Amino acid sequence: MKKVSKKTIQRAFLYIRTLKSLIKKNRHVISSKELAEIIGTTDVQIRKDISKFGKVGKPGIGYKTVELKSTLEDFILQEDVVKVALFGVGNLGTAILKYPEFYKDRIQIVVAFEKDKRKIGKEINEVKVYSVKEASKIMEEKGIDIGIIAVPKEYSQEVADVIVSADIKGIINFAPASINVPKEVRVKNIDLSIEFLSLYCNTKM
Amino acid sequence: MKKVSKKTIQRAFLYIRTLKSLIKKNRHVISSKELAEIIGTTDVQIRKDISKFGKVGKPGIGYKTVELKSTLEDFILQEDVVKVALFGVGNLGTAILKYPEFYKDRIQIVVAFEKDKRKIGKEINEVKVYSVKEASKIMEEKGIDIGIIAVPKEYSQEVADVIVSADIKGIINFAPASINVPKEVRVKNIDLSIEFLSLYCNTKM
DNA sequence: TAGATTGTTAATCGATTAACAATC
DNA sequence: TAGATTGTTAATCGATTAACAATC
Repeated sequence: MKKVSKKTIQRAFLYIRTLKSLIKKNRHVISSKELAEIIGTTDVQIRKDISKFGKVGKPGIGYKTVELKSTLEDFILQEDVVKVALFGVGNLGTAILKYPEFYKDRIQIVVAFEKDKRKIGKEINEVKVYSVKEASKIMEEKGIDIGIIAVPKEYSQEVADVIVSADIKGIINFAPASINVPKEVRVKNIDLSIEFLSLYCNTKM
Repeated sequence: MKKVSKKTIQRAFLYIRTLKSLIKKNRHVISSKELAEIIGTTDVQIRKDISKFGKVGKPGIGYKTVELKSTLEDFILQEDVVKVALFGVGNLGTAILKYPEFYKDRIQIVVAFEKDKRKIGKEINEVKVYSVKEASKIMEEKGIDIGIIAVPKEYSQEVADVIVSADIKGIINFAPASINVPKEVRVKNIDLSIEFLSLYCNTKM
């Protein structure tokens, strides 16, 4: 199997999403050129990316939307479900719990953890909220893959330590602060200030 | 002036954030090596990045934290404030309005827009909520730089069109759907499904 | 067949890493 | 001075783009 770069993988999800919406609109076939226009990239990049997953196109015709979608999905997800634990059930945490696309994409928020006793024991969108004190135990039991940090930044390192101790694969950090974790644990920082400023700077140049 | 790559700019924000926290802890000097360890990168990359902004380090000693921070900030932000308009005041929108770091980072959420009449006219964290019908006019008046889409995905394209019509520099899209905008307008898609899956896939490989 | 479009090889571009002289 | 660390040039690596034969 050819090795597939991180960037190609990221784009593959975008292709899948776009294909889903095309399928909904009853498009059966699409060329790399048209797909590129929709997504805002080039046809060559799309063909190059797709070629990593196999030869699924027909020269002169294009790609069957349904077939291409399953090829990409199969390669990337196989039959796995990504199990997620959420830390912090404030506005942001609640927004994440209600995010509508997870189920379809085989992402499952399995549990949520909170410090605030008034929230513990509740259920939001069918996800139960536990005390953060029970986190290590419950995460291990449920076989969590990824932890999300959606707590105030003062607690982000504390929570990161709990997550790491539970033999997790990755962390998505929404707190506007750097966290320290062993380098085997992959971290994705979604720091809104950084996202805004870098978008802004790029538009200025 | 040497041209500074997008990646360097993104990392510069991380450096700034880390320096801020070092300054708070009364660290006056830091070497590229130690900074690299904290952030999880290499000393060479940090030196290379910093060198784009000027010669601010002392061989054998390192960088003065305060000086380095201002050098980076000055280069990137100058005296500008980034003016933002928020579309959608649900859980996610509210979380964004309450995001604690914006003010410090010279990001200002100037207005919010909503469809739901019960929310229009309210004020959240000192930001006033207007009807989305008034968006074009108000955005132009206030000189908005960036629009944030935090509405359900069914409305994301609609809102994107409104934002584009107001001569904006960039869009940050939280809706789990692709939007179509002219290519002069930069878009940052923060699609949680994609973030999760790509993190997950990367941890598997 | 002629036109369209794929998949791949080669060329280019950009970013990271290695090596090292300069200097505190 | 000796050890540490910067800033830069050269080498490597990886990703994008160009070119084009194969094929529907």
